Amino acid sequence: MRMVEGDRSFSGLSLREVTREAGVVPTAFYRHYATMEELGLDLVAESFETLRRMIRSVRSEGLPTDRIITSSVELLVKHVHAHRRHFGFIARERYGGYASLREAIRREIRLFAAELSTDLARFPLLDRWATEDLQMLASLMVNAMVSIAEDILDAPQRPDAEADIIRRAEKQLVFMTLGIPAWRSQPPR
Amino acid sequence: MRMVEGDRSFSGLSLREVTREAGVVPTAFYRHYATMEELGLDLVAESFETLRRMIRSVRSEGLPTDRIITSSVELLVKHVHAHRRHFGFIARERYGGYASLREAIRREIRLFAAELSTDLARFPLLDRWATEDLQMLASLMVNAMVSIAEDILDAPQRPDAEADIIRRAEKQLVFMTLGIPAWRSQPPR
DNA sequence: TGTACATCAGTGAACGCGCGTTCACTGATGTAC
DNA sequence: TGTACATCAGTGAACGCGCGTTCACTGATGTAC
Repeated sequence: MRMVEGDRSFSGLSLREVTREAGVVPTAFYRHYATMEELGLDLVAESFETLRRMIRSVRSEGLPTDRIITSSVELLVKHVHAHRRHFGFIARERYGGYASLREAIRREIRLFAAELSTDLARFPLLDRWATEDLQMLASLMVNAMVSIAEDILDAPQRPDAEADIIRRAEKQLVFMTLGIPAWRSQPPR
Repeated sequence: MRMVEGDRSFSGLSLREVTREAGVVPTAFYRHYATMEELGLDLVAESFETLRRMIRSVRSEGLPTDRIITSSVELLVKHVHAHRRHFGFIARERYGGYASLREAIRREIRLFAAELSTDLARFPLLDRWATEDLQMLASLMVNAMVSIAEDILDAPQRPDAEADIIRRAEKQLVFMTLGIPAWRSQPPR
């Protein structure tokens, strides 16, 4: 008994399946990668590249402050749908499969949190926060976004299930902003 | 090229590896399970059973309110270390491998969130929150706990890396509680 | 414009291996009378 | 206390299959002169 299509993790994928899918003989694989692991690392880079491109465009456009949360969530959901295969791949390999892929993914996610924390530093109230606290908040938000993406991916494709996820996600992000004025951060010295 | 020991996901594990590890002939497997998937579901149940037992004991003891966060995090970390294999298995199968396992894991996690939200309802300030909002908060906290567990699992085994994770986790949970008084929840009708 | 050569993606046969699963079996332990 | 039988975990040989990787190869495209 072997697993069915959508369920497959990358590390359960064989070199021969890849080449078969590509309409090419198995040995042709070696013209491009020495191992499947190399292919995987390439896919990680590619997946995050598209994501990064989206975020960069959002950042340069500049969302209206009062709609930041809803707009961001909406964008993320749209992006997850547009790049289902990439997001699914990332979700599956985040804790499974090859150690090198896991590390690459963690590194990328940490990078997002770092970028977000410099973005956050520009907001009033947050501009006096200690770096460590900004990172804490950023990683909280990134975690929330990651888990939204994963929920969207795994949700049955019915629109109402998805609407629930989105509503909960927005609530969670709004809720987080409420803690901000109450937080006593050590100002940076 | 095949993956090394710790990296293996359950779905990449062969029936023959399992029986070899068990010191038994491959065909003996069928005396216990019809498929590897069945074994996996059994492992999911077993893993959550130990976790549930821990949580139940915490709940009956009753932590001192002012130390709830630090004590809970400490307990979780201790538990993750004590049951590394179980937690690793859960983390890896949460989004990889068999659909049935993923569903079973999601169900268990959702159950935790539901239980937590009834616990939360007993706190002052939260006792007037709408159910949906309690669920929002509970799932935020469960998510945080899940990601702490995953970080601990994946962290290099140096104690200072772990201390960082713990400190960040505690900050995040404290931060969440700060949003509570500011949240305007629809009271249940 | 024509020729010689390098590059490089893809081919196809072959290999040894671990896999899941079948089948008929063994032999220890428990149960009925 | 002894005998007959059922249960059931584990055995061992055998199967056909897909796998990763090797090797020598082909043939199209680009480059130098």
